Amino acid sequence: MKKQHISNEIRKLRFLNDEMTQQQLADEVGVTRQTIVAIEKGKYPPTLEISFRIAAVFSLPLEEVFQYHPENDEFKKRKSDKSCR
Amino acid sequence: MKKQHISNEIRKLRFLNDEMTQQQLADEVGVTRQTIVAIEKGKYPPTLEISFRIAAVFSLPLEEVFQYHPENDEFKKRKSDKSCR
DNA sequence: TACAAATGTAAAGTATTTTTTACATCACGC
DNA sequence: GCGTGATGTAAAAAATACTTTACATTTGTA
Repeated sequence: MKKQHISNEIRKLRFLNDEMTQQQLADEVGVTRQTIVAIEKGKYPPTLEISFRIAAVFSLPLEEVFQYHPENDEFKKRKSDKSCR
Repeated sequence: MKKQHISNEIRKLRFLNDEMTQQQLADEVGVTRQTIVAIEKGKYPPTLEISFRIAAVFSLPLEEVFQYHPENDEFKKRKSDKSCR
């Protein structure tokens, strides 16, 4: 029932960033290592708050850490495509 | 115990976007109106997945819909400021 | 006035995220 | 070989996001 609509670069970024360990990242973000493991492996989508914190640790915009793939999302195709501004 | 680290432009965007109602947005996002109300008022931070869906409805990048304010976050000041690339 | 549509609030229940605890494996250096 | 640090996995408990239901308020309009 759950495809993967959100991918992330966390593991890659950890290594680019001084070989940071899961535990270090967890500490910086303020969560447990388990949470990092689960998010890193895409076990479940994190809270927006934690997502922002992770991106902040890497000094990157959120969307360079997490990517949304609407094509895998059951709520993909909007009938009306009104965009804003 | 909970400051507001994340603000959003949802209400503003609803009106800019064809005067979309909470219910309409909820339907497009695939959640209930209650969820939209709660997120709109910042009652709790949404899941990253729902955040991405909301941004998709407005055809905007996530960070133009949700803004992170680390200065209000207890996990604000990183001691080491290693940035990535 | 009366009715309908949009919004605000609240409370109880369900689902999901996060923590806590625990153990197993692998690689490294001593 | 032994110990230590990093990672993988798992399962139950705690916390929190989300739903469902319900009702009150406001605004517009017939």
